Amino acid sequence: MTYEEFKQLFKLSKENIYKEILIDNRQSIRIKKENTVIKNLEKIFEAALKISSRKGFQAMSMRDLSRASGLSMGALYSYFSGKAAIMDMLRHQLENTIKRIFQERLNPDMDPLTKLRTAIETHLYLSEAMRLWFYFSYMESKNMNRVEREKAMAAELGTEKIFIDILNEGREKGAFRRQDPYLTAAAIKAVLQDWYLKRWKYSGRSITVDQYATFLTDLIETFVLPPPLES
Amino acid sequence: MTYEEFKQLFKLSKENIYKEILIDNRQSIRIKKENTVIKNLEKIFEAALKISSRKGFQAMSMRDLSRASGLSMGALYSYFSGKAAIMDMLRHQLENTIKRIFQERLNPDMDPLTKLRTAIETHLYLSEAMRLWFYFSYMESKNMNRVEREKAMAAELGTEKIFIDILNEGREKGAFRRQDPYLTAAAIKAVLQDWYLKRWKYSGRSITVDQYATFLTDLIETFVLPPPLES
DNA sequence: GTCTATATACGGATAGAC
DNA sequence: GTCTATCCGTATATAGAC
Repeated sequence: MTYEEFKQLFKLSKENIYKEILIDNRQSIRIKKENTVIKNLEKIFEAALKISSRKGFQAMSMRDLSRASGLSMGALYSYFSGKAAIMDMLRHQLENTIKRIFQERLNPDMDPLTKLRTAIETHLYLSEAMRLWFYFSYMESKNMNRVEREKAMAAELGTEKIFIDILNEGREKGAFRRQDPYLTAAAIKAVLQDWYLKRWKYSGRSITVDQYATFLTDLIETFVLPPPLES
Repeated sequence: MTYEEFKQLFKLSKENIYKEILIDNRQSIRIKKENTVIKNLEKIFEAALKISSRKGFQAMSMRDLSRASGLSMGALYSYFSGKAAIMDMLRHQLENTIKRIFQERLNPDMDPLTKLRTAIETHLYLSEAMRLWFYFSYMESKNMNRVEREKAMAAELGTEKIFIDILNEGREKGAFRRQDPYLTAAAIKAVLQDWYLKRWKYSGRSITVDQYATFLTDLIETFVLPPPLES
């Protein structure tokens, strides 16, 4: 599957994303009309992600956000209880989306190699489609409060576990050779994350997400597949 | 070489590091007595790194730093021109140390495989010895001013180029198989960085830096060495 | 060389008009 | 629903005593 096909298949439409945020936060949002909320949530979060990616969430003032989103200070505070809540909503929404997409894409009946390839592709393509969300969650997780920070670490371990399980299954079924599944999974995650963390580097070299997917799949398969038999 | 041997060999003594910082910033430090400066620079930077690693540099107030370093607000400002200067000094000092250590450790006459192993080891062990410096430079580089941010990106490309050159040399000499040296080098860097970025994860699993070095070397060698001949 | 006290600006958040 | 005006705490930075 290519990135274009992925985008077609999982229309991660802004409409859907912000509708989910509204549902999850109905009680703290003081505005009644659904259409208004969704339109403004989009403005607010797009602006917050853009500013945060440039100078960090802490350095973004509510006045910055007001200017960039086009809403006044007063209006902003009708949509969340405070600055910290924006961070929580971003992290939470991304986590839900990741869970949903992996469940839709990963079929337990796949053979281990297919499963491994699909998991790598899915993570990479999703992080491409929601790049600033991933970047934000990674860079800001250390600045979250205790509860949110622990959720962020749990999410990191959660997606890593997907890879650990696949690697273990592959070894049990004799499809993969012996290797440390924890370290291998950690390495897969590290390289997956590099794609959205150092976008400037890959853009500068005109590497496409499909090329990156092919490379990473190659790297990992060379490592986990049994060496060619010497006959 | 193990990490213990590395530490013995390159005594990255605090004394030396802060002496270098003093030399590089003689004009902006208003205190005359060298011993006083070195003692206090150590207090200041250790505290700044610790606080920043917990809640980020932006969120660290000068009052936080004053309390943690044991110096008053007034005294602090005798050692640098402003908060931003602390960031610049940290980034700059790390960059100099990296350059120096790589020059000492990498010998142009080594064969490509030895060179590759040595470069991986050197980067990993140095980042272990100066973990908070690496973590700081990585996480805060996006919040630097334009000039400093560009220096940070140049440094990233600089150490990556070490790996690209080794991979190219290995291919020219027939020691390595065909692969994209840019992507391979980027992957090496990503996994190297994961070690100091996600220390909580590796500590939780009791992985030592030597185990990590062995794993990464294995992963990359399996990928770049020619496959065993089918005879 | 180090301290306390303070100047000044900017931050998040809210009240109340429209 | 959205805006403007403002409260009030805390930020960086410095002046000047010791």
